[in-house]
This record gives sequence, C-alpha cells and structure tokens, in this order.
Amino acid sequence: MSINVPRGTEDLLPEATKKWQAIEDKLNHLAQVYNYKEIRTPIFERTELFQRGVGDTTDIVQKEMYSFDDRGGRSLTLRPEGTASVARAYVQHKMHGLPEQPTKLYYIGPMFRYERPQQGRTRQFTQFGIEAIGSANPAIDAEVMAFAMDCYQALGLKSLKLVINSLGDQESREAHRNALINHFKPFKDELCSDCQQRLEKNPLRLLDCKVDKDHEAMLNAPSILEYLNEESSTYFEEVKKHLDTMGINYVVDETLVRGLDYYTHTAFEIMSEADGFGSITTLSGGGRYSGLVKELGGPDISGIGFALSIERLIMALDAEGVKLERDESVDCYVINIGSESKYEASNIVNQLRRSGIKVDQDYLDKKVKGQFKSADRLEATYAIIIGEEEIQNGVANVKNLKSGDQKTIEIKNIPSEIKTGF
RNA sequence: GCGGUCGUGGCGAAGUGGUUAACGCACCGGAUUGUGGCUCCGGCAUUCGUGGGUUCGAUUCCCACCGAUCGCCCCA
Repeated sequence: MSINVPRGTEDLLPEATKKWQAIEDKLNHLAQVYNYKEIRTPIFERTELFQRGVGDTTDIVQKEMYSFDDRGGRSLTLRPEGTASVARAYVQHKMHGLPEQPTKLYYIGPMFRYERPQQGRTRQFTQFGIEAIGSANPAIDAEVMAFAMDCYQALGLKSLKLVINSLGDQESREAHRNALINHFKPFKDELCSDCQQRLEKNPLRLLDCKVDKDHEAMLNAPSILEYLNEESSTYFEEVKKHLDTMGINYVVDETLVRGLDYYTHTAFEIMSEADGFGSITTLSGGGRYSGLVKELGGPDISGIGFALSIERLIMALDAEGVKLERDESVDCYVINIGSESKYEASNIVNQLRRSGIKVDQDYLDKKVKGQFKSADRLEATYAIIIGEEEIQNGVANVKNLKSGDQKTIEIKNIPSEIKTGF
C-alpha cells in the first residue's frame, strides 16, 4: 500500500507551481506598490492565541482548530488564519514603537482548519493577507479594499463584487445586539438549533444564517446600520466617500457580519460572480478590528486587514479562463553521439549554464532520435550536437530547431553565439 | 458532524458472474548505424481501492473499511 497525502491536503506538482509562482510574483509586487512589508510568523501558535484572538464563539475555534499537545504538554494549534499571529507579533516586538506608522504588513502561507474537504475548501490552504495596524482613518480602510480588489484585477479577473458593511463601534454594536435579542426572542423556538445558541452567545451571527434566511423574523431583522452612533455612521460614510472618489464599485450589504469576533466598523468581502463556482463564492474577506491588539497585551490601537485564498483565486482564474503562463522552456539541449562525447557534452552544458543560458541534456543514454525528441519536448531553441569528430576539431554543430539552420561553432564560442542568436 | 455519487494501466475511458480485461493519449523500441516534429509496425494491467462474504468460479453480487468528489453547516 502506498501512502497518499493526508485528507484535505494536496501536492502541487510543477504544472501547478508554475501558476502559483506567477501569482506569488504578482502579489509580492503589489505589496511593494502599496508599501506593505512581509512578515513571516510560525505556522503553529499557542492555542490560547486563537481562542482569545479569533474568539471563542466562532466556528473556527469551536470546531475547526487543528490542535495538539507537544511533548511538554503545551496545547498548540496550526494557525487557522493570519491576523491573530500578526497581531501577536506586532505586540511581542512592540512594533507600535517603529518610526513609520501605521505598520503595514503582509503575509503569505498555509493555514489549517479541520473541516470536511470540498470544492474550494481544504484542510490546508494558502492565504495572502495584509494588516495595517495603528491607524483608524477611513482612508486606510479604502486602501485595504483597493489592494484586495487589485489582487484580482491585476491578474485579469473581471467578475468581481465588493460587498461592504459597517459593524460600528463598541457602543453601536451593543445597541444593535440588544435590538437583535429583543427581536428574535419571540421566535426562538422556530429558529435552527445553531441560531438558538447564537441568540445567547453572539446574536450578530444570526444574520449570517443560511438555514433561516427566509424566516420572517430574519427578513425584517434590525439592521446594524440603523444602530450606528454618529461617530460610526460618519466613519462609514467617509470610507464610502473614499471608495467613490477612487472609482471603486461596491454594494452595501447590511447582513454581512463576518465570522470572526474581533471585527468593528468596516467589514467587507470579495465574491466571484463567474459561472462554474459551485457553492463557494467568497474569494476573500477582511475588516477593521479594534479590540484585538489590546486583548493580546498591546496598546489600545486598531487595525484593518484582509486575507484571500490562493486556491480560490486560482478557481476564479480557471472559471474566467485566465491563463498564467511562465516560460519553462529551455534555450538549448545538448545532444551527444558516441560514448566518448558525453564528457564534452557535460562540459558544454556546464559552460552554458554558467553564462546564464537555460540548458539540459540526456541522462538516459538515449539514441540521437530520442535526444531530439527531448529537445522538442523541452521547446529548446537550439540543439547542440557533439560527436567524436567534432571533439577532434574542438567544435560542435549548433542547430536552430525552429528554423532548421545549422552552424559549426568552436566549443569555446558557443555561449556567446547562442546569446547573439541566429 | 450529516447526505449524494464514485474508486479499472502514467492519464482518460469501455466492459463482463467464468478464465486473452477493449480503445484513445502518453511512453518505449524498430522501419531510419550521427540529426527532431509526419507516417507505419511492435511493446506497455498475472490485474480491476483494501479486507471479508456469497459462489464450482468475482473486477463484475453483498457487507465493512479506506479514499476521492460534490452538497449542507460555516468560511478563505
């Protein structure tokens, strides 16, 4: 019996990694354009970090954490998302003391959630995310959303929808929370079991429910937007004004609440509207968080960020038929004829590589025909053919496989001739 | 955690209660001793996810398990 990958994980073979590398190049480039610096945190953390940072009432903490005890008896958890870790690092290294604020960071790497795998959802997946910590200015909320949209648009995606909402500040949230409880209490027995629990623990998430979404109580539930105090309302208006001025299209959806406990004010999601997307349409999500940094022992400072799934980004690219090609072809293929020529062939290969030319040769003792087939398969521009006779004269035959032209060239001149081209 | 579908060579994909498991692609060899992409010829699964059961006999029927996949919940 051979061993396969664990459930919910996958190998990315070269055919896939060339696509990933192209995406990562683009995202890294965008981060530079937006002036965000990379941060790398461990892929596992103390379990407590996520319990406190993500929130005890969330599905992530309640049923999706990949936790284990190490040999010292400490409970550790493979990170289910990036924000808590970044906030932890921000506090640990006192980054609020750095001269340039806000602190603008980005990360890319694997995340883990113990779930039943399906289309667009695996137990190990990859997020690219950013966090701007240390400023509560509507302009940076807009920047983060612009960045998020750019990640897709820069790769050529078009069928996108930016959905935004405001969850308000602490005071607004509290007022809304009470309104929700009063509104739903009379219908408690008619709601699904999850919702009955949400009513007790986190009534905001009732609005997220898909089971009861058509229930009359759900349809006329109090909107958070009606409970925003003046400051929260103004903030939201400012954010929208920035987006409008920047020409970024969005729709306001007052039922958008997001799954994590730490969000305040701005919340947003980007969805794909492309066909062929199964039940998953959310490409990325983010929002502002105010209590998180303080909760983790830092100053009372707020931040905003978002995270996107590379896997879902690729689904969107496939759904829209966007092709990302990386040139994986080779410039030259060295063909040796006769047993003595293989030494000189290795030498030529090495010389070419040291001058930066992409080159390969045969390692299976193939005959000439087979070596030419390899050269074709690798899309080599030139075949360099070397046999006993050529070695005697210190030359090789260099053939342009596209045109069929062939020249005899002194071995030491091959790199420069190839670079010049013919 | 719950429900549906599925599991045959490297890949795609037929097929049947009985002894040679189609075909296509890819790959390898030859026609063509040192020059490719075309063509032709030939080769390529003691085996049909794993284990058990029914049977004279199972890849085919039954059960369990494992795995994949899609959906629900929720999310990235």
